[in-house]
Amino acid sequence: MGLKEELKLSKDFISVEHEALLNLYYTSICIKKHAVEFFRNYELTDVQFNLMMALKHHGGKEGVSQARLSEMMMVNRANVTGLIDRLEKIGMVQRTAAADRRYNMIRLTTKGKKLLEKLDPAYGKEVQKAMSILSEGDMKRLVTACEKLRKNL
Amino acid sequence: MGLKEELKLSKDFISVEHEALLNLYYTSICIKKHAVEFFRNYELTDVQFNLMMALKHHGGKEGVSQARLSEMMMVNRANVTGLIDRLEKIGMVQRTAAADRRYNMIRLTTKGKKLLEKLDPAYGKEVQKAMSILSEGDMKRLVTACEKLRKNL
DNA sequence: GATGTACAGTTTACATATAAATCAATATAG
DNA sequence: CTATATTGATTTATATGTAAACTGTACATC
Repeated sequence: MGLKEELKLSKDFISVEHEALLNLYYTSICIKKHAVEFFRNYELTDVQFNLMMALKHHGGKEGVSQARLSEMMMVNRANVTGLIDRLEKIGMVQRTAAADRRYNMIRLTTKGKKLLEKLDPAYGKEVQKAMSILSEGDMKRLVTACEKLRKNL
Repeated sequence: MGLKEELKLSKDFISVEHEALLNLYYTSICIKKHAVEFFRNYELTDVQFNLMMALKHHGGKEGVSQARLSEMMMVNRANVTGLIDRLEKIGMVQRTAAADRRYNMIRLTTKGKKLLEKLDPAYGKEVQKAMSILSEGDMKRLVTACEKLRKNL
């Protein structure tokens, strides 16, 4: 079903450009909703999971500073504070003071690592399920188009 | 630049599927940021503009109910309340009681219509500028891919 | 005509996003 | 070495998103 019907739009799109833009935008909203739903089963939000994954793939022993996390996740610095607060409260991550005392180094706790271990396979399977409707060529063209767009903004 | 570098990811993506998914997701974040920036010049948010556009293309004389607006914009009913509150406060839309008094009919004010008149050409041009990096074929394939994905979720 | 059900909208509580102001620690210029 | 600038983190104010509970209205059915 085209976006026009889904959004109950009565007028035609202004242009192919506009149609493509809105499709991209609303598709990512759908994906986000789906992700929120998926992670609810594990009592996490999608954003919290993303942050934990960033820690897993980056953290090493020392952890990652909040500023770097905010870069990695395209999230505002101010927002990382609250995000870490909530994750700390449920015992998934911990703050540690660094040598430079301006920094907080953030690390996964054992509990956080265990949850990721459990989540990883299910997450991978869910991504496969969602995307498998596209051929490998489709996906590669999609990636290329997205990269072009980001460069152009 | 690939997403891997942009997000400073040290590990490879798990799969093409995952790479495509993340590209879609982060590209839409970039687009949203760009839109927020664009509309700031007119002292509107992107969401407020979307709502006003929905009214323009749908409103007619009677206006549109909040429930229908929430469908059109893929926004929660609860959220439309505050959105309309803020737009009403700055004089862009007005609430009118409908025959069925459960409904609020929402309409653009003259001020709102005038702003849209002014905004429309600039908006169209901005969309062109953002998307013109893609060929028409690229865009059509992008739309098809997005439609497939939404159907599959 | 009374009553139960459905529906529109609001309110509340919370998570996430922004910008801007502030604080504390470090780096650098003079 | 001190004054200033920069940087990481937090706080505050505001906008947007969710779910869930609640209010009020309309309608269907008995």
